[in-house]
Amino acid sequence: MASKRKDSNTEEKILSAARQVFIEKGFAGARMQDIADRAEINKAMLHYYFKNKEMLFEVIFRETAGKLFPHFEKLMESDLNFFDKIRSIVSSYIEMIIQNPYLPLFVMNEMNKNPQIGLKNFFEAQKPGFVKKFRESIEESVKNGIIQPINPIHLIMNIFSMCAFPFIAKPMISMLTGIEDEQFKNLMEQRKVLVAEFIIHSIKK
Amino acid sequence: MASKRKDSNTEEKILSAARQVFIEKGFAGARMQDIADRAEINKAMLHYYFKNKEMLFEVIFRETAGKLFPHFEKLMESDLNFFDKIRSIVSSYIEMIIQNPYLPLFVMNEMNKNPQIGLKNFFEAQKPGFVKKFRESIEESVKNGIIQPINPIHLIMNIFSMCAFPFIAKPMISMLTGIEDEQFKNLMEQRKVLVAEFIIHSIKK
DNA sequence: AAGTTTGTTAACCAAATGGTTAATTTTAAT
DNA sequence: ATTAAAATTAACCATTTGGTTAACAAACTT
Repeated sequence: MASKRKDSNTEEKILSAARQVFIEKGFAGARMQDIADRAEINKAMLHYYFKNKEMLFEVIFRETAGKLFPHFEKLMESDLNFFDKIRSIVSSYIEMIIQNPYLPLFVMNEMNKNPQIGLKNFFEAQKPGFVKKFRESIEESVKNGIIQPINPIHLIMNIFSMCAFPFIAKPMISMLTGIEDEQFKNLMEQRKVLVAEFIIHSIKK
Repeated sequence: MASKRKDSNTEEKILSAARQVFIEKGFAGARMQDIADRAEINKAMLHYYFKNKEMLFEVIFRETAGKLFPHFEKLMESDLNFFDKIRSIVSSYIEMIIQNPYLPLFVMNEMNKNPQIGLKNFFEAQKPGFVKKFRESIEESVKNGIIQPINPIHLIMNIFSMCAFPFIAKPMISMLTGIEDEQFKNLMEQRKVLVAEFIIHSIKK
């Protein structure tokens, strides 16, 4: 019989429960008792493993925000042509959000409510250099005459907007169009190629 | 000297304070005492004018969500050509969000946390018919060979994504690029025409 | 002017909430 | 087997929070 410690693995259970509750309710709406209940442990254990609500939240936020820009830096450095880079980014980014549908809203919302959390838990640790690389790649493609002149910031905004926003707006979309979960997932699956081609068609010379 | 009642206009002060607090903190993070303090009135007055936190919130939510799709229905019925309709929608929509930068995140977030609030306070009252009109207009333009074939839902998603998402992601953008308030506002001003042309260029035959 | 309604306040209340304590059990070390 | 360290629990605590009450003040009605 496995030891109680390793068997129960309390810390994992807490993190799993905290992930659920924080992402579902947000920091302000999350209740420590709720987390304890879902982890099936005593509330005091939360404070035993993590000092307080803030600390527990920061672990979850950091882990979640860390998924936000996965391997883009490497991808931008790859020898794919510019259009294939866009195809690859769009497709993998939408797939990532399909796997974590609440991620964009959670991160954006908490960063708006408390911008410090971003600086503390995101900037220092894995300050993503992909924006610079992305920028350079766009500027180069403009110079080489592959794409129309465009401010890289706007192009980057456009790409991530079309990938992430539909997930943030899902309840609104569902309300306005009657689209339900299954159909929504199909649409998002379509967007993996659709958005990329939409962008490429718009900037191609 | 004006009467105390009309002079003080407590209800307006409450609504103004509630607007601030709810939009800043969200429903879960908002505190009734905070609203009372900002309105410079006794907390009991909140319950005198509005039954409870939920009721007060619903007034604010309804009023806020009401700004979300302003005059699009009329605009879609106008005799502008399809491309000018898109230019007009994008421009006026971004301008609306510049005037109410927290509106998209507030509405989307609260609808995610509690989808019922949308049905109760949005759907019934001003169920926007503009989606249907928009759809028809797109389908017509496709048939007339003005634009490339495209699923209207995706095009609508693309348009609103590029308009609204940058405001939702502002803290993230600011963190990744160092862009501050003034420069951000300039970028959004540019997007009024930029996004429209980006879309048109992408769907034009 | 008297009485009724409306508006406002201070004090209060019960429940919820984040957090702590002290005792107990389990596990690991000797 | 003994002991020290780590994990867990029940009970408790102080503060916050949404909400109420009862008394009072101002404003209309007649």
